[in-house]
Amino acid sequence: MKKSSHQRADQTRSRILEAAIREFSEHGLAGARTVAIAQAARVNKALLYYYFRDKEALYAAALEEVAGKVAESTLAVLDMTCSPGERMLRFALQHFDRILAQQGFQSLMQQEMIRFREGRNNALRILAKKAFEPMFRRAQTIAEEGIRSGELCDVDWMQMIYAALGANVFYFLSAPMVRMMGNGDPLELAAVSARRRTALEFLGQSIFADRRHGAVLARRVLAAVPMPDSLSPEKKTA
Amino acid sequence: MKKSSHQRADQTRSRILEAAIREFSEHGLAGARTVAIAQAARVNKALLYYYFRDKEALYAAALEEVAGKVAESTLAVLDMTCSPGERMLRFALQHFDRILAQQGFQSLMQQEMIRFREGRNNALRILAKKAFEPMFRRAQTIAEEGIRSGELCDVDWMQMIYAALGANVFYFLSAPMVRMMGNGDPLELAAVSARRRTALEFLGQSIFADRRHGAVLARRVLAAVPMPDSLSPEKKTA
DNA sequence: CTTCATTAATTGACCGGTTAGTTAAAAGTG
DNA sequence: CACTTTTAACTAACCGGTCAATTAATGAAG
Repeated sequence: MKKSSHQRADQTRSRILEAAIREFSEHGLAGARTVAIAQAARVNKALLYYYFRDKEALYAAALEEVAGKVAESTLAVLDMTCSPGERMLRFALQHFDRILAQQGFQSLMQQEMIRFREGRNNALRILAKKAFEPMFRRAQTIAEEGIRSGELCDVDWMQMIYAALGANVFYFLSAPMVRMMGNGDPLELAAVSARRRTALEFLGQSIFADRRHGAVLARRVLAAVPMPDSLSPEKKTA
Repeated sequence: MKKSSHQRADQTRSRILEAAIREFSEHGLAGARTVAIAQAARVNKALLYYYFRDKEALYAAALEEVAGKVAESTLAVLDMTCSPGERMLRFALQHFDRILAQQGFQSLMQQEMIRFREGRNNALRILAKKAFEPMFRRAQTIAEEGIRSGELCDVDWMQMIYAALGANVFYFLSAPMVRMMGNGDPLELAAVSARRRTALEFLGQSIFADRRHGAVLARRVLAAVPMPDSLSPEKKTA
């Protein structure tokens, strides 16, 4: 903690965290096996308990790690210097790309949201404070700003966010189902790329007061932000 | 099976199934406890294994039960006799209402979609064949019909579905998070009612070629379909 | 209508395997 | 020395699943 001398420690710690994120995101809190995490981190099981109190603390730490990364990259986009409408589009696109690149993160968050219904005192609070609250607050002001300036449609700002992010979440959430229906694999590079474009163009059509302006902006943003090439970035170690 | 004599048996069976849906939807397959299911069904644990081979079979049966109900009610809406655009709006609205009324079902499905990433041979196939495939196929023809007739925007039909359903899913998925952020409870009657209206009006604005027409239609559908009064229908037995 | 055997539904007690978490000692490392 | 990591055994609890025994319904015979 104090000295930066023993970097080896921090390194293993983050290796454990990384493995934990993977394991938890694939199997859930209950389904995850501590031995599996230890093995994946190439570490003895006992070492998990050297760095973390128990399984749940490790889970919380994993969530916090995730939340931090998400908040950081998202806020960077939301604070860009361009019109509110364009920032909204970039926000949606970055959201899409993040889910694509880090499906484990997404899975973790969704599971935690579902888990919340249990009423348990859980780690959702961390995510809320550290990632979602500042993100939502910032997005709200942007949307309101855009509406006031007449660039965006005059609808509830929250609805814009739901529209922008909901389609993304739903696309990846339903992907396994859609694939099983035989209409091709929605996670294939070509399909993802097409969906990415379509989703953004649709958003341009739907949240802007002037549809033509929205379309132009969407095309510009798409040209400016290339899709992350790392498809299926979570290594398959099966 | 043959005779309708032993109704008591079927009754307990469905009581078990009901309890299983609840338990699985709240805790996932791994997190669910068979004793908890038995207790909730007011039944001895061994009886679960009298009716179902094992935990996983019970899980599959629960999924199938859910899938059946969903498919039935959804297809009824999709086969109504009105314009494609109106059917699309009614489809989205019914989707919203279903999630609202049966959040356990929704939770179960989402978990199963997440679980699918594990690669396990799981029960998602049941959901795909029994509920989603006919639903999507029907929705596709409706969307394409609407586009051809010029009533709907000329965008990818899949995108319309993502837009229509994604916002709903995301709203309820993010509800615990939003509540935690202190901006009021999104699951409160007033908030849900407002969201329901806003979401449908937004859809009217975004998927119709003529926004005015979409707005009129959305208002008409909203007036025709009252919100189910049963808010928080899953009893709290804590 | 009773009797009684047969079958279905239900139970309480129990078993064996799994898993989170512990311990203590030793060895590696800066 | 102080910190990190391994090893390997150990426990205590938990949990899915089984089984023999019990109770409730059914139906046929007297």
